[in-house]
Amino acid sequence: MGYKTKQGERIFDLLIKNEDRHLTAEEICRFLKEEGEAVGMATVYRNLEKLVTEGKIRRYRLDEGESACYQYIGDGSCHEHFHLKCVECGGVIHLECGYLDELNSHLLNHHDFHLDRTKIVLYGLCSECKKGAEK
Amino acid sequence: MGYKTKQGERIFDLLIKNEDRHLTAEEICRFLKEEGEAVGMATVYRNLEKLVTEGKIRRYRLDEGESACYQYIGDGSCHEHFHLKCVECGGVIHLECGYLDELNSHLLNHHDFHLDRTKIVLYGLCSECKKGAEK
DNA sequence: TATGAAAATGAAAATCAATTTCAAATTTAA
DNA sequence: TTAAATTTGAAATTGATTTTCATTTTCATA
Repeated sequence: MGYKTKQGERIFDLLIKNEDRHLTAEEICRFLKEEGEAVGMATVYRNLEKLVTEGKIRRYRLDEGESACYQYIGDGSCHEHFHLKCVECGGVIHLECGYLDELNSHLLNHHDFHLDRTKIVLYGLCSECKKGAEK
Repeated sequence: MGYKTKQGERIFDLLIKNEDRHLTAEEICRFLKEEGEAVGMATVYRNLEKLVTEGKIRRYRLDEGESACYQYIGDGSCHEHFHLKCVECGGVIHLECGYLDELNSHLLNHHDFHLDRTKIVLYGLCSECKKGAEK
C-alpha cells in the first residue's frame, strides 16, 4: 500500500460520496461493480483497514454477527457522531449530540481514559419499541 | 430448551462461579471438559443465547474479531458495570460508575432512548498508552 | 412403570465475515 | 530499460457461531 492506487481512490471516493450513510465492505464491493469499476473483496478490506488506521474513515459494528460498517469522517470537527441501536426493531439512530463532550470529560477526569468518539454504539430500546413493550 | 437441563445448569453455575470474570464460549466448553463434565459447543452456544435472552447473563464483544464474552449479571442492582477498552494495549477496564445514571438520563430525556446498561463498551486510550503516544 | 410426543443434545457440516496466500499485474526508482 | 517493490484479486483459509439431524433425555399421562 502506501500512496494512492486506482482501487484505493475508488473506494475512498465512494465513501465520501456516501458520507451520510454507512456501508459494509460487501456493499462497497457491489456498488463499485455496478459502476463497472469492480474491485476485489480482498482489496476492499485492505483499503478499508488502511483508511481506518489513517483516521479517514470510521468503522463500527452495529450488532453481533453483522458486518462492520464504514463511514467517511470528513473534517471531523462537525461529526460528534454516535449511534443508538434499538435491540428490538434493529433501528439505528445517528446522533450528533454535544453531550459527547460531557461523557468525554467524565471519562477523562474520573477514569483517565481518552475516549475515541468515532466508534460508540449504545444499545437499548427506541421509544416506539419501549411503548410496545409496555403493552 | 425451556426448563432446566443438566448441561444448562453446569453452564450457568460456571458463569456464577466466575461472576468476577468474563468467559468466552470456548473457555466455558474447555473448563467444563476439564471438570469432567464436557458439554458440546453447540449446546454451550444455545444455552448462552438463552441466558442472554432471559437477562441472566450479559454478552459483549470487546473487540472486532474477538469472541464474545459472557458474564453473570447477578441481582443487577449493584452492577452498574461497563467497559473501557484501550485500542492500543487491548486492556479492558471494568467500571462500576454511577455516571451511567447521568448518561442514561440524558439519553432518556433528550433522545427518548432507553439504554441497555449491560452491554456498553467504549473504546479509546488508557492513560498509559496516551502517555506513550505523546512521546 | 411403560409409552410416546416434545425438547434437548452433540458431532459434524454449513455459514459467513474477514484474512491470508500467491502468482500475476502494476508501479517506482535507479 | 530493467529490476525491485508494491498491489491486486481469485481462491483457499480461518475462526466464531449456527444449523442439521440422528440420537438421547425428559415428562406427562396411560
